[in-house]
Amino acid sequence: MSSDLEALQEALRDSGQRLTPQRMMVLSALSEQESHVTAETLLDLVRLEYPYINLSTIYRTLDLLVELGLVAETDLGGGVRQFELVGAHPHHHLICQRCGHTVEISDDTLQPLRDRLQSHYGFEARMDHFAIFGVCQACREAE
Amino acid sequence: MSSDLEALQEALRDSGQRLTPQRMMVLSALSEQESHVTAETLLDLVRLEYPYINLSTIYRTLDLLVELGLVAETDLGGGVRQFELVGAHPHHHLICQRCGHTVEISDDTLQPLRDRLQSHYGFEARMDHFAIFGVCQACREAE
DNA sequence: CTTGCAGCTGCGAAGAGTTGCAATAAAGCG
DNA sequence: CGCTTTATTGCAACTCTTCGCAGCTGCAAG
Repeated sequence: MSSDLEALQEALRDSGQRLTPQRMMVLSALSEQESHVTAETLLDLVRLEYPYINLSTIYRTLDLLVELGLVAETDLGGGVRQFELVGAHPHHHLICQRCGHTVEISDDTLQPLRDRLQSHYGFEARMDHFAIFGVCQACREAE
Repeated sequence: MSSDLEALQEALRDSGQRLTPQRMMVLSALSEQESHVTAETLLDLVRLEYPYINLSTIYRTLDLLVELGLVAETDLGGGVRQFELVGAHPHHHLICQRCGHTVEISDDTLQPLRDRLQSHYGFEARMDHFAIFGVCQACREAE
């Protein structure tokens, strides 16, 4: 886990960005999370260690990490963005608009679409963490 | 065009919603737009006719129309949501994160993915108006 | 045509995220 | 090490969107 963290820090430096204590703390907090976190949650986590950190720093750090492809950002509905390290386990979510139930699907599911966008449009799609809304089987049957 | 508008109004009533003057004005303004609009733009358009309308009414009407599947909502980047009647011409966007250029792609492109989600997960995906971020060919070649 | 009331609307205020700016500090260099 | 440059931080103000509430109104039933 700590080697993960070091790899992340190195990725930051390699891209010509500064490795500040604030960024280290954000990265560290992110790497300790099992699942998605909001910016607000990260703020609380980092403040345990360093109470002076500002929310806008969290957001700017997250934006940077998203831009570097280290972090995926998704709106899973409800108007609050969720952040997550891209890391070892790329996946996406199906979200039922009726019951709110979410299902995780593997990244492979999107590969054909990626291929098609690449071959038809020369577009390299970066779909790190998609939220696909719709209606699940159970809700359709319950009509 | 006006028959379009009437169909929309009927769709609203059929779903058990009230047809208020505010909603009629929002629908009418939407149906006159060629392309995406923001909530703020709609506010301005409707205010030409009825200066007292409130922005939150616009948002609530849009939410309702999205829920009924009459309007597609998309964040094309830049933090401002765009709204558009789903109507006759379903499409999606590829957005380059480097140059900001956007390309419209046809809805058919997503059909294989829809089919797959349906057969594998029993999930009926509602992808009305997707924004897919990535890097376009020109920007990749310019490296 | 009137009435009742669920469901709208407008308003003000709160939440979520962004931006501009002056002060600070990371990293490279002598 | 200390200096310099330039990216980053913290702050406060701002934008976009949502929410709670009190009063109003579409519409279906009498």
